Amino acid sequence: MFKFVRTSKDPGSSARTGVLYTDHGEIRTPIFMPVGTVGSVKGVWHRDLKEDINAEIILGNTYHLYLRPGLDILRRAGGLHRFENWDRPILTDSGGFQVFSLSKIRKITPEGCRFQSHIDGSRHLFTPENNVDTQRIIGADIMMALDECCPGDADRSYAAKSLKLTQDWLERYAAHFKETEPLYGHAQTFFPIIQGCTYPDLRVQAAEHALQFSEAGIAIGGLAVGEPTEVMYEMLEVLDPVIPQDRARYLMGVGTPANLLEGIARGVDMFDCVMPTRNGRNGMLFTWDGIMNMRNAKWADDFSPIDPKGTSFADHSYSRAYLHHLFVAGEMFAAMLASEHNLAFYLDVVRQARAHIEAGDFAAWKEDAVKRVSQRI
RNA sequence: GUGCGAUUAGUUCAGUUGGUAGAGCACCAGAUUGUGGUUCUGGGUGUCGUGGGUUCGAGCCCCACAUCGCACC
Repeated sequence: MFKFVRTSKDPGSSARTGVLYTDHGEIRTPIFMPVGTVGSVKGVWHRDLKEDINAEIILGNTYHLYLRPGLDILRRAGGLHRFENWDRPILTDSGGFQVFSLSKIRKITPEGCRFQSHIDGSRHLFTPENNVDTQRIIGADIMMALDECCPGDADRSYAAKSLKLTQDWLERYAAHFKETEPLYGHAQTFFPIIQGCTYPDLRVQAAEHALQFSEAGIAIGGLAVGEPTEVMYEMLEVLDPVIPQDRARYLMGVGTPANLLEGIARGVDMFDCVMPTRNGRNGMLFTWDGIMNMRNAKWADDFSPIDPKGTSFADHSYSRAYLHHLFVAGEMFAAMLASEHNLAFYLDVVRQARAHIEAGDFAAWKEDAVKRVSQRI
């Protein structure tokens, strides 16, 4: 069963709370979804994702999982949930973005996208139809439509042409979704993706088209891909009144803690981003007091806790000096601690946002929170 | 003891016919938005072993010394 219910709304902004129901449990929105591309949130135990970080849903990636371990293994494993031993919801990206960002050699045609594996150079074809089949085999609760991610600086003619392709693919994707069944006993839904680059009229047209295929949720793609942040916010403002209140809105691939708060203020319910984990692995920590680069020499003798305001085990168990040392020494434990902290912080951000929306003072709280989380310390 | 070679950035080294020095790594910063455990950008941090000499000018040529390495007595 799939359903999104809005449960409260902030009087001073478009922010709202809600619940997305899935066969693997409820997801309270706004939510941040940790990215687990190849069937693992890099460096983080599933136990910690649940008990320490409080992740309610994680991602997987169709492009990566299709290439490795491959569909045969995933099917024989009984789907991704059983394979990686995660019994909460999973969302899989279609791989359209990876074809755009990873594959040097690719060709996009009306049929689908041909690309060469970044692993071994082998040639593959993703079509809307086989992309549905692949995500059925992976078994994600929420599947993402196959789209073409348009660069942020694309001209209007390219953006319109690209959008048309995405829309054709969406229609084929939806048709094949209808013709196929889940393989593992739990329901699956899919989110269509709104493209249209930075052109408001294209975005609105894209939304109206995509909404025809939306069951419980809809995604906003093609943002945070090179355009100025303010333009991204403008696009969200354009889409907010177009999307009905009973659809979960997923802003793909975003972003910084400030991006989350500004997105929530503009009616976004779901986010995912590699930033807390990728940047965490490279020493960047996000906190309520601002952003820290743990590689900086100034932390070498700071023996205070990693984050006194943090909610994770790592925050209170180890010092900044120790974490700095681990980063300088290239220890993988550094990446583990930073990932745990950052994910717990991102989940704390959306949790506190939910509380302030329910309390009705989100808009005012957000202004201050954005300033705090954006500064560098 | 003798001969030969070496000595330049934190480190390993490059340095043209003599014109006050560069690279990799390390280090110090910055970037990173639907993840290739990355990648990219910027920064040179120096008594050229020491002391003399030649020269308008020496990392480079000459002398002495020091230290290290190799070979031979």
